[in-house]
Amino acid sequence: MPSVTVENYLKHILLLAEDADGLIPMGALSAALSVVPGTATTMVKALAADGLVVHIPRQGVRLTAAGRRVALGVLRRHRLVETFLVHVLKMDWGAVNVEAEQLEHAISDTVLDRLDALLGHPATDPHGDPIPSREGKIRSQVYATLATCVLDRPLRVVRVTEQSAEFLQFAERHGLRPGAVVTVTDRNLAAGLLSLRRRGARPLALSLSAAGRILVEPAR
Amino acid sequence: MPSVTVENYLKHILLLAEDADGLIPMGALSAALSVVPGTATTMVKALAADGLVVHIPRQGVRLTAAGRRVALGVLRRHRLVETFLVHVLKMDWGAVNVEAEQLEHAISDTVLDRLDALLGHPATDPHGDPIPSREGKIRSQVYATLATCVLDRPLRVVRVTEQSAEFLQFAERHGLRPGAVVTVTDRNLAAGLLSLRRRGARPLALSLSAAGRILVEPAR
DNA sequence: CACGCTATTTTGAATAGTCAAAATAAATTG
DNA sequence: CAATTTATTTTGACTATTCAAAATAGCGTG
Repeated sequence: MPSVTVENYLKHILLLAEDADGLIPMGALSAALSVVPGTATTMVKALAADGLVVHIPRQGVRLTAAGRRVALGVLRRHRLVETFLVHVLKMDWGAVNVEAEQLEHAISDTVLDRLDALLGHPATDPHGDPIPSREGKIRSQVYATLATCVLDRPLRVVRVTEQSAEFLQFAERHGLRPGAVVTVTDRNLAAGLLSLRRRGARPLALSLSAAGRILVEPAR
Repeated sequence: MPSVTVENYLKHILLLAEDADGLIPMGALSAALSVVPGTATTMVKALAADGLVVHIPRQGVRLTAAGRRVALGVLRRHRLVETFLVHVLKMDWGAVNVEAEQLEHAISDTVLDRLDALLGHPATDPHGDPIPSREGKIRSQVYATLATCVLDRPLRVVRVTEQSAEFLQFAERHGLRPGAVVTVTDRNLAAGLLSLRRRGARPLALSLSAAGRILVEPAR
């Protein structure tokens, strides 16, 4: 069985590969894991020796098929636990990441299957992040973000790719959760700002970097 | 925060102190934790340095107030998780110990409080083991067991103090779970056997050692 | 193309937890 | 009560993971 540490390394490599694909540089990985770069190098070499990643020195890491399988398992546990915490225990959107971070390493396949059934086999977690299937398949559709979408068209939020509690609370407060319908009325690249409106709410300004974390699709 | 290892040492010291109180010998502790005796000695000395236990060399350990507080917290998490697994996820009586063993170290106070509320603040887990309160109080009533109780009187099972899956499945199959009413019709000390009957079930023979793990009170 | 900046790797050392096996203390027993 | 058995402790060594700091490789710029 992979240790908690190994699971975390693999999970973060998978997550980092989601946006910037190709090789993950050690700096990015060590930052994601809050360890010094040297530690990441050491660990990655061990993972490579176990056939879980490929390490190209001075360039970066990527998962092997075996490593990806493990990482998807961790991600599935993480996201199902989050869904449980929000939908069954009625916990706060923003608080559940931290909790799931612990529980994802402690939950067995048996318990996970029961949980999955209890939740009705959800396809995404409360942030809209896709939940890998038991077989390790994950929906990886490319969506527009509020930072890249067309203006003046109604859009449905499908996913909020951000895990910080502050941001999620902010999003929650302004109704920016999966399912919400919004329209971007204006985008100012120079200022790094955009304006959006939502039925029954006052217009809202958002930074481009924040907007880039909110994935949308055309609403109808 | 105490490590998983520390939590396990403290929990097992608490559990061992429940039956045989006084000092827990290192042999008993190391066996409970599946480590060699030398390891237990080393670890116990570290726990003593942290003020969590008192270690009297060549005699044994016991918890300090601080250690007991930690141990009761772990036990509370363990038993609430078990209750959740049985009552919400409908898992098997016998399977839940193993699962809870992992989850007890990964669940935060926040999640635990929600879980506790969801379950209706239960006083005992599915085996009848008392759940420590948030403040660290635990009901410690002394009950008779099937091995020590009066004959030919109706008795209500209140607790099954055994964690092995095999035993619990056996008990389950014969209806020996908390709440069940049984009568001991005969006890043969020499043979180490007793006979009991239960309404609507055929008479059952039980070893004295097994019977000693089933706590009862007079029914009505 | 040499210089310096930045990212990465190496090296040496620390911590937590473990085991195997030798040393010691306590208890039992003839 | 000396001898043996049994439980416990000590010692030395190993694994996994981490950090600090020194060494190195690649890069871009003048």
